[in-house]
Amino acid sequence: MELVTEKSLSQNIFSDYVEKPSLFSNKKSLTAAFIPSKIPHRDSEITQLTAVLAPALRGYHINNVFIYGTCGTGKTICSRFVISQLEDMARKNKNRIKTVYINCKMKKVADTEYRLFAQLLKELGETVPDTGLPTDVLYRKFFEQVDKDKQIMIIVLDEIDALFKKVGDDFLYNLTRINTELKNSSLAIIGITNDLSFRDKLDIRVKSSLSEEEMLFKPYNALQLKNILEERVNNGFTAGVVDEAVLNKCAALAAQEHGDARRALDLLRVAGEIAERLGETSITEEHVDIAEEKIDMDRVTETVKTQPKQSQAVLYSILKLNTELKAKEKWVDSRLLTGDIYSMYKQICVNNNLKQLTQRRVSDLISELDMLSIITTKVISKGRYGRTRDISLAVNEHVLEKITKFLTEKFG
DNA sequence: AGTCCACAGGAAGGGCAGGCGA
DNA sequence: TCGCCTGCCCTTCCTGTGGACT
Repeated sequence: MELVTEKSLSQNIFSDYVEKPSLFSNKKSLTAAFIPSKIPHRDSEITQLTAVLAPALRGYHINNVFIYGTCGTGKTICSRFVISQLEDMARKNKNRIKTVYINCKMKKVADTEYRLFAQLLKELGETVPDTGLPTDVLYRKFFEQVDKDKQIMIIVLDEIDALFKKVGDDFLYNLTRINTELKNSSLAIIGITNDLSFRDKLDIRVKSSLSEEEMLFKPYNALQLKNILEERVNNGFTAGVVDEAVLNKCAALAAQEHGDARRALDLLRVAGEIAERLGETSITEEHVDIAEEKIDMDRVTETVKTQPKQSQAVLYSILKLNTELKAKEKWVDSRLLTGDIYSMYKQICVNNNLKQLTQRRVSDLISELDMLSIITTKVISKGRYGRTRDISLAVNEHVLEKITKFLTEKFG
């Protein structure tokens, strides 16, 4: 204790951190949000998108674009890159082009039809209340704002499937229809989705107008991922911190995850953070291993902690039933089924003085947990004994331990 | 071949909180 | 203040269904 006091008198407690050279030179460039000056292995996609958007610089109407591809294949970054280049050129040439980027998955921002239009209006400089106005009023205001001046408006709707799942495709129909009514301006939509089957789920009219141009982003292979990482390493880390073996490992791990570049970057960045915290001067493959586990752990525990109480209670029922089944001899044959989970859930509600929701609602909560990748469910038929969902946990032992501890403290 | 179970999951609508305009 | 609108969470009612059993 005395030692600390002595040290703090002579030296600031943060001085070690400040004085020690950092492994990072520009940590920002190791995040998915960073737009690099060069995007490897996406030349043809960038060329294609540029060709679609270029007529805007001559004041011509441009086609709607529909971009799809799995997670981390560069859809967002390429779109943002091309858009930013277009903005630059428009500024130089004094073209009237307005671009808006919106992520439809952002909670409380654009996850409903109302919020999407409220956000669009905000981007156009008009603020509307978070709730209270009829949707058609928002449509009208949006229409007026777009058509106020002669301009070309490009709206990038990222993760468009998330909004579609919640509210259907009416908003897309309305957005694409607005274009035919505009007198001065022209509106183009770039829809981006990770869901490869999304296009087929759309109404035929929406499908044909949204996918005037279509682009598919293929997953990166390990070699391409390595190139991408190399590009970022030069920017983000101080020289000599990352060796080739580490890059190979991050690339290989991410390649297993459907060629997800975001995953590769996360692994590298978190490995760097771990190494720095441990006071090491370079990143090793072991740091990458720890990073892999940490990323999964953080994602799941954070998700669980931020779930509403009812959803947590349902998850706790699943965990508890899972432990009980495991404790029994023949747990291998046993399954976690909706009915059993609902019985357990009711018991937990009684014990915790929690309002009991109906089975219908609990069924939806189970689906939501599935969507969050905390559990996986499969609809099975047991013939004479009905149809139900076979539920299993989708997290590893370490994560399971952590969330069980958290939920037991809350409900146990 | 027909029955029937135990749900899945769609549709409609209730109740609530919050905001707007008259 | 009131009527009307929204999103959100939830219930109620309903139809659909795969396959073991009869």
